[in-house]
Amino acid sequence: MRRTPPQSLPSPQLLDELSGFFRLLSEPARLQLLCQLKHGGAMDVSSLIEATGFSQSHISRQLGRLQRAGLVSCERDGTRLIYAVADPLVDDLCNLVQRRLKQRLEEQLRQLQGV
Amino acid sequence: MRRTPPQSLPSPQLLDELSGFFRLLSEPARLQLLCQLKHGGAMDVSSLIEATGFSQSHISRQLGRLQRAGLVSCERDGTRLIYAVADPLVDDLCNLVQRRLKQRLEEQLRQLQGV
DNA sequence: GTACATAATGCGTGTATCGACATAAGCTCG
DNA sequence: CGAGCTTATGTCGATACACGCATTATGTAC
Repeated sequence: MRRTPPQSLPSPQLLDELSGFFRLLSEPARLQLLCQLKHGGAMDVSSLIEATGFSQSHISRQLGRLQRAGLVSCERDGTRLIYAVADPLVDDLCNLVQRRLKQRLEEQLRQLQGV
Repeated sequence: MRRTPPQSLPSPQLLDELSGFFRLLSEPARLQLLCQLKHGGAMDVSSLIEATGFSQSHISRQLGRLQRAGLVSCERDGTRLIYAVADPLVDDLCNLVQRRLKQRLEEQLRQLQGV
């Protein structure tokens, strides 16, 4: 029963792809957009502008990156574009990390309180 | 059976913490260090220098960040410090993302081949 | 204590990217 | 087709950070 089974090292390309994906989530603005979309189900850009306070150009660029990565999708409704979360993976990742952050804080709290 | 259950929006602080965590993984160098440590079990800094080709100062700084985040731990062996992965979460996250990357590529391949 | 090894930090340069403003491009509907 | 809306893109200043070199700090062993 080994804790770290033998594993080949990832290639530079894979490292780049993995880190590139994580980089998408490394920006509060993008994460906020994703959370807004998850919360609102599907929203048009003007709603996202209002909800986040960012400029239209900024939101458009970030949505473009998220869309190229397949994390959001959009469809047209008359004159506006409606964006929506296209992959549940982001939510899963955030939940995992959030749980870990919580555990860490609880542990620190326990240390401060002494047992 | 709702696909997106109602969920309150994360606070700015939580967004910062989440994105900060993902930012740790958004750099190929740090990801490479983590993979090396997972692969080698526990390594001292000079081994990491040799394995990655990065400068000592760079590796030291990145290990410091990873350690502050609790992702690696180190213990002293005589005159050198031995670092090791301290949290399996990174591996889980990478596996999830990697599987998704693979699925996406397979899908693109299917599109190109028609059916 | 001192010499020596190793790790951490100060500093500089280069690059990426955030975020806004202004402008162009694309769509829709009369 | 053209007016008018919405979205995408060119550009720019500001900021963050990667990465290396040189130096300092820290711990070990004699």
